[in-house]
Amino acid sequence: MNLSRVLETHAAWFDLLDDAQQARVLRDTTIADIEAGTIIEHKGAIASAWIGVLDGLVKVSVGNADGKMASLTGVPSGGWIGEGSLLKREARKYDIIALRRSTIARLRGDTFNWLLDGSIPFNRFLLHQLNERVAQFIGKAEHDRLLAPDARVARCLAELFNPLLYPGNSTRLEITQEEIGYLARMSRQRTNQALRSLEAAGLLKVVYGAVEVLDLDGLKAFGT
DNA sequence: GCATTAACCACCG
DNA sequence: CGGTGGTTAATGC
Repeated sequence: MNLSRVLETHAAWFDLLDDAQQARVLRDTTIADIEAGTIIEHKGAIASAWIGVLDGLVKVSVGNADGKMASLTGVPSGGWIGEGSLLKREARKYDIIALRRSTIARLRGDTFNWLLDGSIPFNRFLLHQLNERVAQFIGKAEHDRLLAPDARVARCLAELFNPLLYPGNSTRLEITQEEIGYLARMSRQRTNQALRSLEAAGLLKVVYGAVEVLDLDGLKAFGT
């Protein structure tokens, strides 16, 4: 498959660029298929690329010395992440890890910065994305404190279907219940219980190794 | 009561 | 077979 077409369909910002900019992006973007569990970016490494999830699912997480791990957010296909460390030219603060077999694009960091210098639409896109992320994290902090476990799972799943951050996704998401548990900060057993309750409410369907969302608005509003 | 960890075991691909 | 998920028992808040 050709790169230009892939970016047109999996990078909402690509269409905003002029011909010369698109040409340079095509030249400076690499694509790789990676296995589940691959660490795409290591905490502590100097950021040198903007990361696009063309297919699959990735998580942003940190671990501590005791082996405890906190998953901070999931990023499904259509998502572009890692601009924070790129903008500040600093070391990555989190690990980026593939939750399943994924196709990952890397746009060279200097090209990313060149787009920032030369394209107002690109800046607008980033501003918009950052704004949406802030809203998502504020919401996460809120429901993390206020909502019951079933509703926390509902919101976490709804986040992964955010049409502004991850446009053009289907209703099916391949993710294990254990990983949903990490994202919602609860045990696998409790996550399983929550999923069954959401299924009983007709909001989603639980299938082996995946969930299928039936009612996204219902998920967002669950428990309120 | 409710959630968590740990352990088993069955099922799926 | 390895990964996933249902279940249960022990323990903690």
